Amino acid sequence: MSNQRPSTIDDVARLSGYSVATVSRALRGLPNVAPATRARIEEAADRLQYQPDPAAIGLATGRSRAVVMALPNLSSWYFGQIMAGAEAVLSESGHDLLVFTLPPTADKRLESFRSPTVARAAGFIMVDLQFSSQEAMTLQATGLELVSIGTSIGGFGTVRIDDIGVAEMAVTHLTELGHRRIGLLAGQNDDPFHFDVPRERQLGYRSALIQAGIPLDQDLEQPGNFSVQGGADAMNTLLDLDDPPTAVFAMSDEMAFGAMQAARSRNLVVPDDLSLVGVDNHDLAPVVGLTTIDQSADEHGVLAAGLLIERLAGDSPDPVNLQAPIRLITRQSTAPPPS
Amino acid sequence: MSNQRPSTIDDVARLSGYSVATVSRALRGLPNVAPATRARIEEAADRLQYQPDPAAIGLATGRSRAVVMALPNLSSWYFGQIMAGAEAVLSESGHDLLVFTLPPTADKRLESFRSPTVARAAGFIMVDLQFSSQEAMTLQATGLELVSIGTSIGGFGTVRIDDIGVAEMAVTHLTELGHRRIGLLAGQNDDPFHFDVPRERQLGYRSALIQAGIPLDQDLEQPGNFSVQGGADAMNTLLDLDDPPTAVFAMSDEMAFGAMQAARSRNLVVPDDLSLVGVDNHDLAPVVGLTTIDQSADEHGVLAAGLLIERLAGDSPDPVNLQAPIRLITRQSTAPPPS
DNA sequence: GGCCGACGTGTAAGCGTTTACAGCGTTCTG
DNA sequence: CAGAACGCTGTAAACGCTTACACGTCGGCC
Repeated sequence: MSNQRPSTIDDVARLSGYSVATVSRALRGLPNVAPATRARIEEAADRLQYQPDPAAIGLATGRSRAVVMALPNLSSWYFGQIMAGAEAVLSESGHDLLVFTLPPTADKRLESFRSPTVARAAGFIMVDLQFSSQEAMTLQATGLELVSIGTSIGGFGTVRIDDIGVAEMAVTHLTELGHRRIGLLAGQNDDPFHFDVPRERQLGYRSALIQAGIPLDQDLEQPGNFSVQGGADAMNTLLDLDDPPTAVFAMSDEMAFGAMQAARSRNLVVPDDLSLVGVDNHDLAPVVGLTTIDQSADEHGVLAAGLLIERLAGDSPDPVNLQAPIRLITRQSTAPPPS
Repeated sequence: MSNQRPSTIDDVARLSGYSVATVSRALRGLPNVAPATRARIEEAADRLQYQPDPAAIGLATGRSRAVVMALPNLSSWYFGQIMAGAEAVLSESGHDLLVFTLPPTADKRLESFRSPTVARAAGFIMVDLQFSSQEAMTLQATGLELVSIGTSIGGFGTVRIDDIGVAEMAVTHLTELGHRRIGLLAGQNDDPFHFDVPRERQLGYRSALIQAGIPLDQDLEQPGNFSVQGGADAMNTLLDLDDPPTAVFAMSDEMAFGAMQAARSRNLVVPDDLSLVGVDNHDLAPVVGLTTIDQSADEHGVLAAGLLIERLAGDSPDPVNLQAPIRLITRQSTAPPPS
């Protein structure tokens, strides 16, 4: 019951009768260690419950075992799913998950990229973020293993979905139901991150309309900022139109929820008066009966973390681009337009 | 444009003309450094853009600058709010936020507490978790600064709400509306974490009923596991009763959402046929018009992180217990019982 | 005027790893 | 059979900080 000083590599060396160098090599699975030696050392190590000190390793190698995850925020549903997925994989392989929200201004971002904690981490996962080439260069210069979720960046491993396809799938679902006047709840107009997901979904929305022979209308595209409140506001703008839409595609479920609220406050019934499609398959989508495109968000985290670990292990040479699956889930929020 | 080796304390010492010891003292704001000296050193430091290496500090001091946050999961709304609040405060003071989900079995938990990353962190915030005294001792032995959110543990700083009061407030709201048959959506029956929040809310629920002169009924208390699905299941059980409740208090908004869904699937109208109160003031509570008790979750994270930082700075001697405010927000999900 | 304490500073020994290099038997090779 | 090559192991120098200790220098005090 003594105050157990944690044992060091020296203790293991002493107990096993080898030098610290050999112990280090043996325990890390490096070649050029006699099998018998390795066995004896391993036995000594776990007899002493030896656990290498991350700080010491960090000092000696210049890299920590932490994986840094940069997100726009920590509180939205989608990001929670991603963190959860990534954490599960990373903890499995003995990595720590360091989360932080990215400052909105470019110089503050650069500053944080240069901070030793980030620069000397093992890997870096960024979510739904995009930035100047200078920022990308800074990050590359750190020698970090880089993975991006939701958006493609040169030199990064990438996990994303077919964002154009998502929008097409959603809007086509609406046109097939007979809708001809279809609104769009989009991102923000002045996005500091130059996030390209909204752009691509907008593209998909337009392309689906064109394919259905429906004319575009600028007024039908409203920024909703990917938030509940933003969705409600945008929906209200749409409903105030002279010729309001009979259906709306929201780029995220949270915006769709806001839209639902806006519709209800005007005594409109979903889907009788208004059809609604979102994206995400949020936990609460089934609760309110929202038709949506599932993109299994937690899987994004799992894939990104897996990619990172593979590359850290030295497998998979070049940056890989993974595309996660999507699928339409129809619920009660979509129906043919009112006649 | 050279490959900038990051500058070390040695560089600063050389440029300023002092020894590394003095530089170290000056930069950390320790006493016994002449003001002029400090100024010169600081100038040299930021001319070189010096940033101390966390690994080296960790090795030398035996403590990292990371704050570890242990949560039951990363994906539920409440935990997202807490992380967000804590991260904002911690990043401000230069601490890293390391998140991980706690393994459900006691020995795995003990193991992770002993891991050097945790044991040598600066602080530890645990959320909605509770455990054996052995686990608590292990944690104390690490010398970490400890803060618990949502539940009280000896030796920990604590941030929580009056959980009994929350339930009383909610249930009293219902009794005042005239309800006499009030159900409870509770936690799980076999909770591996021995979480005491559900116990206290149960206490408050019962006490409010007793105060209103309403007899208790075991059948009206159903476990809902704090999840949407669990809430739906529990609600269905309640509705299958011979004498179903006219109102339900859910210990979390997410369970209340599930209950709403269950009610709707039976063509019951909220609040005409059934009143519902939750806890959290979830982002989507306004969307579905849920009456709830706001506990400003993100504030919990802010307070906990603040507490931790204060104690790390050496202020506030003893473990502090903070109580966050709560308030009833009435929306459209509550009304007098059907006549 | 000598002594003491406070103040400012430097020297050097850790902290616990990794890794370049060297050394030593064995086994190949020609 | 000499010498090269290889396999295994050890020595010791980093890595970039903190901190105990020692060493002036100065002012104040009796």
